[in-house]
Amino acid sequence: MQIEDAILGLLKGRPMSGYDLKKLMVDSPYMLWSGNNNQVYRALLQLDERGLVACETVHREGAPSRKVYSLTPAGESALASWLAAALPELPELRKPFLVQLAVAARTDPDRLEPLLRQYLAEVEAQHRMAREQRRRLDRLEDRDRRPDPDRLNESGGLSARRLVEAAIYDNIDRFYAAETEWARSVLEQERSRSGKGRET
Amino acid sequence: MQIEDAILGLLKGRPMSGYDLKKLMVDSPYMLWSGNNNQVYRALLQLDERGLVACETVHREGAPSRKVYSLTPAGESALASWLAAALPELPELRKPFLVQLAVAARTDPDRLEPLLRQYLAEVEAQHRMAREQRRRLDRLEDRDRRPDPDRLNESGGLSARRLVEAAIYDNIDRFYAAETEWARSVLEQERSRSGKGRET
DNA sequence: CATGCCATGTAAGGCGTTACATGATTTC
DNA sequence: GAAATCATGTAACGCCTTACATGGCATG
Repeated sequence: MQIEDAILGLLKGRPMSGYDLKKLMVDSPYMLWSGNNNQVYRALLQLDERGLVACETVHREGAPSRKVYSLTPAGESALASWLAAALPELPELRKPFLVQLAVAARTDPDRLEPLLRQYLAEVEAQHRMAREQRRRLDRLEDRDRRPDPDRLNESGGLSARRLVEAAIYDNIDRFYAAETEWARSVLEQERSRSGKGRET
Repeated sequence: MQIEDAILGLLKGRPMSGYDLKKLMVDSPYMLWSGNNNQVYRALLQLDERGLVACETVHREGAPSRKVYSLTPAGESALASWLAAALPELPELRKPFLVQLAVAARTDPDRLEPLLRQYLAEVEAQHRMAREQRRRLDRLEDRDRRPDPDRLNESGGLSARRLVEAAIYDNIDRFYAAETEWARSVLEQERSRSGKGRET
């Protein structure tokens, strides 16, 4: 998956400026891209050159002008064919903390417990932040479209978009929950280990 | 955390060649670095220039020569001070699949179910591979040091290294387990959603 | 006989990051 | 009055990846 594909997907059905795209990328914790200017604006220029997006400059008084990008028909079909061909990509598992733990175990086992406690605290803090952000976004969306035409579809079932939105948040939540439980369990083991070591 | 820190940690107590370090990095799924030649060999040269590692070339007959690197006293103290100062680093959460799901929900909801099924299958396959690799490594280590002087320390408790080693595998295992459960639950929800949609 | 492993490196190119630049408006 | 937000971009630098290069040994 390239950043261009993601941008096409984000643009589907809702034209946006580069600034908006950038914000989306910065705010979502699971994106592959940090969402810095250089990435986003260059990708948009390139998509424009390839004719997959169209750019309309909107001048506003008392506010900077915006370049609003939207999908062209070519962009729509590029998106569709990417989606049809795309295989699901596996998550990237990058956990520097595991390296830190391994090094600490070899060189200074006394640091294990404080390291684990700090890690646990930080993961829990991140978890809380993710939950708060979700609540904030939910409130925002409820304000934007009420009564919500999207929450229930015509047949009375949940819409696909709502389901996937909830699924994404659920995924992140489970990730932090698993990490928290793991850290707790390792901390307990380490406490009983070093405790026993001192007793005997 | 830089690759240099990780190399110092890996070298602690067991001198190795660049090739060995590279293999370790390639094999461990949670490292931040892919472990390609360019990274490892350049980092070793740089550590050598800074005087943190020493290099001894070992010539062997009927096999290529190896450059075995080990920590110098300066390297030992650099490692210790890094470890003392280091704050635990949070895992990176990069899940392109969540983007794919979101795009699919907006453009082609019928693709959700097959995407989810493929993803589930791939995650389960990765999970099995990780478990197998763990079993393989365990067998290797049991062969190398038997009776194991490291599994139990002098006071009869588990050593810190053993504990952390098990903890690392446990972390990876929990990660895949959480991802599997999540995928299963979303797949079920999507099935009942699209099923209901067709019934009514 | 070919493929793969061991073992060391180099070269080229792309991608990503941080920082800089500008300028108006809103908020504390 | 300072700082953050909106909004667009550019420049420099570094890291990371892929590929190339070499060469002997082992395995099928």
